[in-house]
Formats: sequence, C-alpha cells, structure tokens
Amino acid sequence: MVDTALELLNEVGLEGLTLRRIGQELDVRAPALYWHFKNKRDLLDAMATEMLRRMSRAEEFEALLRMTDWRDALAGFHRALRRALLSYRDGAKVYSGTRFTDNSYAETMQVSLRVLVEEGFPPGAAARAFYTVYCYTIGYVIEEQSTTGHPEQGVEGIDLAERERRLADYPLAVAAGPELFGDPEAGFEAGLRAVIAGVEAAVPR
Amino acid sequence: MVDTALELLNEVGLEGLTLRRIGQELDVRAPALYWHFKNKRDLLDAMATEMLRRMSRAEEFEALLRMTDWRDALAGFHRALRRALLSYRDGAKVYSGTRFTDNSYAETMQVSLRVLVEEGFPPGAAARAFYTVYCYTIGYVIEEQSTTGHPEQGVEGIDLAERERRLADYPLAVAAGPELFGDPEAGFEAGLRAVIAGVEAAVPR
DNA sequence: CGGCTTCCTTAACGGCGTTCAATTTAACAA
DNA sequence: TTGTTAAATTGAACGCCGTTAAGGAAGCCG
Repeated sequence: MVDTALELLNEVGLEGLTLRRIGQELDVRAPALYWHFKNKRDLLDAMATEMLRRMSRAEEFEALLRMTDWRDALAGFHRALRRALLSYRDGAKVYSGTRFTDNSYAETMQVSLRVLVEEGFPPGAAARAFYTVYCYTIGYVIEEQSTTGHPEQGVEGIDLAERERRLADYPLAVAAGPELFGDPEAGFEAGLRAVIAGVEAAVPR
Repeated sequence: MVDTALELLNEVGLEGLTLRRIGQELDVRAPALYWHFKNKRDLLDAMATEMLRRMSRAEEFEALLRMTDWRDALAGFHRALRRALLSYRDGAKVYSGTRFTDNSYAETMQVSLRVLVEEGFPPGAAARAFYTVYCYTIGYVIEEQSTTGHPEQGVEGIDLAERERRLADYPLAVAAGPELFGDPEAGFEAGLRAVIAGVEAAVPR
C-alpha cells in the first residue's frame, strides 16, 4: 500500500495524491485506508520511511559500506539520497520534514556514521558533519525538483533566455542562471565536493 | 493582503492558512481574493517573495552590503535568511520551492553575488558558492522547523530521552541526538562555518 | 453453531479551492 | 446632479478533500 502510494506519486504528484485516488489504485474505498493508517500524515511519513529503506537496500548503497575513505562514503551516501529523492515526483517535498514511522532509519544512520567515527571523528562531530551534508542535499533536491517543470500538469520549467531578458538590470543574477539551472547533476557534485571539503576542515584534531 | 496572510501564517500554520480564513482576517469573503491573485499558489509565491523582500530591507541586511570580506557577507546573508524563515511558522516550507512573483529577488541576489565577484570569484563560481550555502540553509531550516513541535496544534517536539531508549541498538544514532536536536542555533553556525570553508577551498585560482 | 478479529463498505460531515453571474462601491465626466 | 465605467466584492454553487461512524462480510476458534 505504501508501495502503491509511491508508484502513484510519480503519476499524479503530491497535489494529486489523494486517499480516494490511492484507494482506486488498490480497488478499495478511501475509508478502508484508515484501517492501516491513522491519517494521511501517517501515510506520508510511511512513504518517506520507505524511500530511505529502499535507498539503503540498493546495491549502490551496499557498496558504500565497504568504503574505507569517509569522504567517499559520505559523498556516496548523499548521491544515493539524491537519486532516491529524484526517483519520485515531489520526492524531496514528501521526504523532508516528515518523521520516520519506525527505527529502520537508525540502522542507516548508524552505518553511515560508523565510517566517520572509525576514521577519527568524535561521535558528535561525525553527526554534525553528516547532518551538514544532509541538509545541503535536501535543500538542493527540493530546489531542483521545483525548478524542473511538469508540463503535462501545467507547470513550466525555467526559460533561461526569457529569464535573461527579464533580469537584464542584474547582470550577476543573469550570469548565475546557466550555472544554477544548467546541469543539475554537475551542480550538485560541485556543491557536494565543497561541503565535504568544508566539514573536513572543521573536524577537531 | 500578503502582509495579512503572513501574519495569519504565524497563528494557524500552513495547514490552517485557508482562503476563507484569510478573507475573514480582511473582512472579506474568500472569492474576493481572486480579484488580486490568480489562485492560492500565486498567493503563496507572493508570500515567499515578500519574505525575501522584508529580509533585504532589514538593517541587519543593510549592514551586509558594507562588509568587505566575502565570508562575513555570505555568512551574514544566510544568518539573515534563517532568521527570516524562522520568523514565520512553516516559513521554510512556504518559502522553499516557490517561484518569486517579481524581480525583487534579483536585486538581492545581485548585491550578494557582487561581494564575491569583487573578491575575485568568477561569476559562475560565485553563483555556485552562493547557491551551495543557500541550499544548506534551506535544508537546515526545513528540518529545524519540522522538529520543533507546535503542541497547541497536537504536534510534539522530539523527546531525546525517549529517542535514546528507542534507538538503544544504534549507539551512534543515539549519540547524534543531542548534537542534532540540542542547540539549533549552534548547529546551524557549525554547519555554516564548514560549508563556507568548503566553498572557499573550491574557488578556482 | 456463536463469538471474535480483520478488513472493508456506505453514507455522511464540514471544509477546501475555485467559478460565475450579479451586485455594490468609488471615481470621474458631463 | 446624474450617468458611465471600472474596480472590488458578493452569494451560491460545484466537485473534491480528509475524516468519522456504524455496520457488514469473510475467516477462524471454541
């Protein structure tokens, strides 16, 4: 049922994800869903939890556990997180700011922090470093998904040429356009490298 | 009217911010709002635009313009952004992923990027550096606001002691608790320092 | 068989964003 | 003062939303 909801999310987006529509997909009336979930908030939380669970089951993620360099592991984790969020329409919006419905996230957190601690981070510093990259990733993907339009639903992407005309008085803002809206993958990587370099400099010795 | 909506946001939160409720505050029926806004999405976009506009009018922000060190200016900008978002209930959720309704944001962007460029950043690198810190800040405040409960509306904050009991099998996750949920201000500052140090290391020479 | 649990149904409630035609209000010209 | 016009608002309605309540069907246990 969470699976169905996640599948449906990709078709209709967060706005279109109603209990009646989910029920329809399951050949069931909307109130039946209340047997399984306290309310819609609960279902969304379960969806977020499942997103992370799936990410941590992917081979892409398993490979991280065998990495010995904490920088690679940290970068790999957040690449995987971004991929996971991007794989659902409005994925970052659904994921961010929800509360996990069980403790499965703690296992993921534990193995991610372990690499840092094994490489000399004090536990608190490891948590801080991890969380800093985590926030960057969440913020990045939220913005990324909100600038990529969904034309079939009337949401346009960003037109760089039109933007340039409109912001002609602000040349630096214009120059930022291609950098920010050009190649999202490259942009994420550039920021990710910087943030990880930053948390390295901040680790207490 | 945007002012009223922003004020109301603090009373009732994003969930409670309905057109009928806004109309009530303005002594007007809900459909009247459609004379001024195409739809609710439009109003929310205008609210986000206004949040940024207010931030860039504050003296706190004016002071940034006279800073000569780009690190101070960048840090100051994002401290101001966080303060601005925190000053509204669900501020980060309302702000993030919306599209500005006019070009007033470009002025703010322009002056923020100028400091970087004057200190030797190529325009593209300046944009990247700025955006990286920006994403961190957005992500941080979204998480911050979603973990601080609103008890009068039935949303509990995080109980660290209960969390510790629940996650007893994951000691590193437990150890992360106080670091992540303890002092949000200090946590933001620590991450901010790290991210800015990181973008400094990434600037092409 | 009868009772218990599990899962689902139908019906309904109040509230939501939005539309539309009709109407009031305000401003200005003759 | 009146008539004209544009700006702003209204009431009524529509379809859809999340959610509640009461009850029914299917399977299992004594």
